[in-house]
This record gives sequence, C-alpha cells and structure tokens, in this order.
Amino acid sequence: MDRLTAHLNPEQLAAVTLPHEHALILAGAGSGKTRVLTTRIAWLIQNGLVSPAGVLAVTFTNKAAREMLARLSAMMPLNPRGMWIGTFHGLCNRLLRAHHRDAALPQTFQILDSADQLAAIKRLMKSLNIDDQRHPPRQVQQFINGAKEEGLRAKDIEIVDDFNRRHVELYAAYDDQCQREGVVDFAELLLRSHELLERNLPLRQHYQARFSHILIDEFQDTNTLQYKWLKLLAGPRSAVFAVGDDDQSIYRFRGANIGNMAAFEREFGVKNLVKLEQNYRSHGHILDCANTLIRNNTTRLGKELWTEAGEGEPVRIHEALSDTLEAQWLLEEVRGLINEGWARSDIALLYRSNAQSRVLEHALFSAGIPYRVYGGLRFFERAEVKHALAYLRLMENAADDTSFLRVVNFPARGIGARSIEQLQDAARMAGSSLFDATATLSGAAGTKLQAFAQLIARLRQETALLPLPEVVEHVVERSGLIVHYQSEREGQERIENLRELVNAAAAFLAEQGVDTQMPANAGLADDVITMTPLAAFLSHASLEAGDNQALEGTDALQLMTVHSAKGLEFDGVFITGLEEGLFPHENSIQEQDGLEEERRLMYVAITRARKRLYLSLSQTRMLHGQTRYNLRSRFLEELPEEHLKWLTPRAGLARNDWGGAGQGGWGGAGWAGGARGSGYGNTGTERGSGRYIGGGSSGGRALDAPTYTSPADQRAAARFDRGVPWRAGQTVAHARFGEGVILAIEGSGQDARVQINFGRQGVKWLALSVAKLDPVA
DNA sequence: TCGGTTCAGAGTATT
DNA sequence: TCTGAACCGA
Repeated sequence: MDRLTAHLNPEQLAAVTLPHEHALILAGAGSGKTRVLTTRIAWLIQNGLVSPAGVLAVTFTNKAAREMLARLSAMMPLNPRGMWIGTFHGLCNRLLRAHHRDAALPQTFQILDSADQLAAIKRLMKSLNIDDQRHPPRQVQQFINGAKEEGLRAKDIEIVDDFNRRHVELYAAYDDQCQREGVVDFAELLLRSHELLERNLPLRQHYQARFSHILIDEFQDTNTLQYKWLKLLAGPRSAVFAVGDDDQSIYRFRGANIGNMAAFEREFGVKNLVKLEQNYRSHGHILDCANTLIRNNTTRLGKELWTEAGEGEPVRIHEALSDTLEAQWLLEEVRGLINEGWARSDIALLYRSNAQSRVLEHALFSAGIPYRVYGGLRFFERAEVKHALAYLRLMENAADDTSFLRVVNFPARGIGARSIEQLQDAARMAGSSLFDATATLSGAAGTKLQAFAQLIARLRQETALLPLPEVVEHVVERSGLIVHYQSEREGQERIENLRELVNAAAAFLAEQGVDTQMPANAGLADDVITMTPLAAFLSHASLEAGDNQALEGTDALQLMTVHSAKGLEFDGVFITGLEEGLFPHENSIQEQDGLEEERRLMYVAITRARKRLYLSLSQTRMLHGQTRYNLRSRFLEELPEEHLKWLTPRAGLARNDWGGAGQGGWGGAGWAGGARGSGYGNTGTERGSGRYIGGGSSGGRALDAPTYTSPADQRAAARFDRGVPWRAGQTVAHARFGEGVILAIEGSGQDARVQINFGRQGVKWLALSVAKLDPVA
C-alpha cells in the first residue's frame, strides 16, 4: 500500500484515498490524472475496500481503457479481467450481449459503425422514396444520433413542423429497420442499455449492488445519455469517482455537455472536490501562457497549473508572410532541433483543421523528413477489410441487409441493380431479410442470388469447427476477395490488409483468451457472455477501428489536429495557423460558447508541450482557392508578453514598408516585390461571404509582380494615383472597429469603398470618402 | 460496369 | 484550390 501511494503529491493522495463517497476530481493537464485513477482502483482493492468485480471504470477511447488496464496490471498481481474496465460502448455491448433477450436483441446482433449507419439510412430513404436533396442522409443521421444521445426515441420527440416530422418518421423507420436486421448503431448501444436498466428493476438493482465503485475518465466529455446511464448504474451504495477538466472540454460538437460536471456536483451531492493543479509536464513559461489564456474564459470551475520544473524557455512566436513560408520556416526550425539531437517523434506540428496539413506535408515531403499524419482511414475502415467483415457478419447474422448489399455482388457475380431491386421488393412483401428472400426469386437473377446465399451457407458450414483465425482465412480465400484483388492493379496492398485481418483475428483470440468461450449461466449471468469467438471479433472490429496505417517504428515528426493531440505530450510543439478565422475558427464564433471552446482548444494545444513551444502564423493563406488575409489570432494577444519571444517583429509586416529594408531575415522572401508596395487597388472579385480577395490570377500576380508592366497593372497603378492610398493586405485602424486588414478595394475617387476584416468586429465595407482610416505602423 | 466528367463544399471526431 | 461523391455515356 505504501508503495502505491508513496510517490503521490498531497492532492493526488487525497483523491486516491477518499472515503466511499461521490467525488469530483478536477485534473489539470499533465497533473497525473491517469495515475490517480488507476492508483485509486489499486488502493481500493489492496485495502479490501472493494473486490475487482465491484469496480466499473469507464473511458471514452479504447486507448485510454488499454492504458488503464496496463497500468493496473503493473501495480497489482491481480488478473484485472474480472473488472469492468472499458469504453462506454464496449461496456454497453457487454451488457447487451449478456442480457440480449431482455434487451430484445438477437444474440448475434451486429454493430454498425458510422459509415454502415449512413449506408443503412440511405437505403431506407431510397426504399421510402424520400427526396435526399431536401433531406440529406447525413443530416438525418445527425438528427437520429443527436436524439439518441439525448436519450430520446422517435415517439419522445415533439413535432414542430413538417420538416422535422419527416426526420422523426425516418428515425422511427430506421429503428424498425435496425431491429428487423438485428443491428445496432453506436448510440443505440448506449440507449438500449439505458432502457434495459431503466425497465428491468431486478437487473438494475443487481448491477447497482455489484458496482460499489464507479470511476469515469474525461468526465467533461460525457453527453447527456452517458450521464443518465451513469446515474442509473450508480445505486444507493455506489460511489462515483469522476475525473475531468472543464478547461479541456473540446467536444461539444459531438454532444459533450460541460453542464454534466455541475449537474454531477449538484445531483450527487458531491462533497469531495479535489483539484490536481501541480503539472508534471511543462516548463513554467509554457504553463503561465496556458493559465493566462484560459483566465479569459468566464465559465470555469477554476484552476491554476503550477510546476516545480522551473521557467524553461520562453514561448517563441513567428509570423510568416504566407502559408508556404510558414511551412518553410517550420521546416528549418525542425531541422535545427533534429541537428541538436531531438528525436523527430518528440516534435509535434499541430493545426486547427486538417486542410492545413497539406502545405506542411508538402514541405516535409520535399525535404525528405519522415512524418506521420494522425487521422484518416483506419484498419477496420478500409474497404477490403469491411468487405471481408461483411461476409463474416452475414455468416453470423443472415438478416444483416447492410452487409448483404455490400458483398452480394462483390466480387462481381453478375448481380446488377435490377436484380437487387427485385430482391428488395420481394423482401419487403414477405417482410423478410434479403438473404431469405433470395429463395423466392425465380429466373436468372434468382439463380445467381441463390448461389450467393449458398456461398454464405457453405462458408458457415465449412468453418463451423475451425478456430477463429482460420475462419477468417477461409472466408477471405473462398469469398473470392483475394482472387479479385490479385487481378486489380493496386490490389497488392489490399491483399496484405486481408492477410493482416487474419493476424488481427489471431491476436484478438490470444488477447481475449478463454473469455468468449465460457458457458452460459442461468439467471443474472453478468460476467458470462455467450458469444462465439467470431461474434466477439466482429464486435471488436466495430468498436475499435484500429490504427491508421502510418508507419510505426520509424522516428517521424508528428502531424495532427489540436483535437487529436489531446491527451498526448511532446518535448517540442508547434501550434500553426494562429490567425483569426482559423484559430479561433470562424464557424465557431457564431456558436454559443464557441469562442470559449476555441480558447480551451488553444489551452489544450499549449499544454501539450514539455520543453519548447512555438506559435506560428501567416499573413496570407490559400484557403478554398483564394488568398486570404487574416488578422493575428486574438489568442496571441491574450498571452503574457513576458513569457514570449518574438522571432519576427512583434507588429509583424503589416506596415507601410512591406518588404522594405531592415526587416530581419525575411525582407527578401516571397513578397520581395515590395517596390510596388505603394499601392495596388484590387477590384476584388467578390464571392460568397466576401471574405476573400483576389480572383486567382489577378490577385496572385499582383503579389509576385513588383513592377507595373502589364496593362492591368498599369491601370491599377493609375487607379492608385487617382487617390486610393490603400492596398489589400494592409493593416489599418478605425476609430470604432479597431484594427483590421483590408480585403478588397472597389471603385475610385468618391465612390471608392474598401472591405475590411476587423476580426471580432466582423467584415465591413466602408466608403473611403466617409471612413477615417489610419495606417497601422 | 467501369471510367471520365461535373459539381458542391471545404471544422474539430470517438465509438 | 482541391477533394470526394454523384452522374452519365459506351
């Protein structure tokens, strides 16, 4: 026991050794949150305060669950298998498998991932002849998931207009379809187990009595339904130990409800609130930046990080002229670090949106620096893997129409759209699955469809007695997938992935051990899940999409969005694109609490860095095919000057003497044509929101061409001479709106107007004859 | 049924 | 600008 708690700081120790009561642990970034969670569990068990079976620990990601399990196994000789540690979805799956009858599900129900769900919705809408222009399937999907995450069934939703009536009808029809086909989507896993526990009193009491300690990680990310689920599981004798950080709540767009933290405190009568504020990750300058920034948020529970690590280096800021030059600078800086002996994998390049990675990748690729981009397709999401899984799913559950349609003609068997339509009609008439309806069709189409059904039946028989990896191997071979990809030009990689699927099955079996093969018990058999290894593997494949295929093992630079970086840490971090509109993102500004969430996102980004933090921005950026002039991000202005080190002049380049002499190392780069700087009246080809300037070539050429040689340029120069002393990209000050960047100039003389991006004040058109503008120098 | 063309849209993401 | 999805012709 001493060994467990000896190395904890006073707050950590307090949290770990709390009495058997509800508790809220406010765990700042880098404050040892996972250590507290796992040590709490180990401490409870070692002191005989709970048996492993009495512990329920919930996380959001499989990665977090795995990490918790790994750390626990290192702390305790116990087999942690008896504990319920997993993701919300994983645990719900376990619950529903164990009580599938009570939950009105077939034992072999399949789990739809987001893509499967969308396909199911499209298919449904087609069968109901619903206009998918007026009701885009994605929107319907969002509606359904949103409702489920609020804990609402179709019947619970109030109908306010015809449009929403359609959505509600689709929701009901979708649920019927899923029920018929024996499939559940992600949100359904949660909702269905909630309903199961809500309706079944003995079952609920059983689990409430069993789980005397419920621990939740990343509590600030819980959605409404997850919170309700926890409330239902927590019985009169359960203690809920919720760990979270309101300052790191960045997932509202996916349903996370920060309000759950306050609700938890209130509804559970939480008396134990522990703040973990000592940070073990970052140096002082970095932490002070984070603290100061987040203080600008008004709705906080309140927390201040501190460290014993010392000040470290100041935070470096670099302002580039263009996005490519920003990338160029990053490249040089990274090279420098590598020459100093830094490992590439200790350096992360963060950005707000995925689109920003392209420019960075281009620079890194050209320079031959290995990098790894997070996000993207993951193993179980790859088309060939999903095809193989569809065969396996059909073998488990022939009613799975989504899987049926996916592979009925893949590889091609001469079953065309018309045959499928006939089959769908027949199935609808008979109220049966597509698989069963194959028997009713006659003619050539019927024969082919029946042959497919027989193929599935045959695969099922042939593999009945085989161990899981051989089942997968057999299906991959006999389904014709391998042969198909052999004839495809770029099929080799796909074949390798199919082989890898066999390995994944073997690995899964080895890890899972005997768990899946235990016999069923009567009554409230909650630990014993009667699942074939195949069914368990299919659940696993749906619930854990696997890694993306990035090359593991090589020492590579880490590229990712700020969101993906949450929970990670690096010695060196570059936060790029710190511009108004990008970070904070313009879409978020309209949203309620959107700006505060962006600020939390910035806070998350800053607190990823251990030793060295770089912030970078660019004056122009190519976005949606237009050159865009952005203001510096307000978040930069919110950082304390004494912790910063500007690598470029603080005021940046937005001056009268663009590209002029004496501007340090970047005077000659990119916009070396400063000579024309005295003015270029861009007539601006307005499009959309008008936030962009330049219509491709005219804007672009102006930037590169220093002299007025072309007729167009001469005209532009003439226009300037007639008295429009401004140019696009220039920073100006306005008495009421503050600083802004000129986006476009229209007209001349008395009619001249300028469009200015005033950042938080918005984008405005001002008449030059009226508005009083000053150059910012 | 494939392959080219056209068009819209372009924010963050786990299960 | 660039991408993915939808669509049409052979």
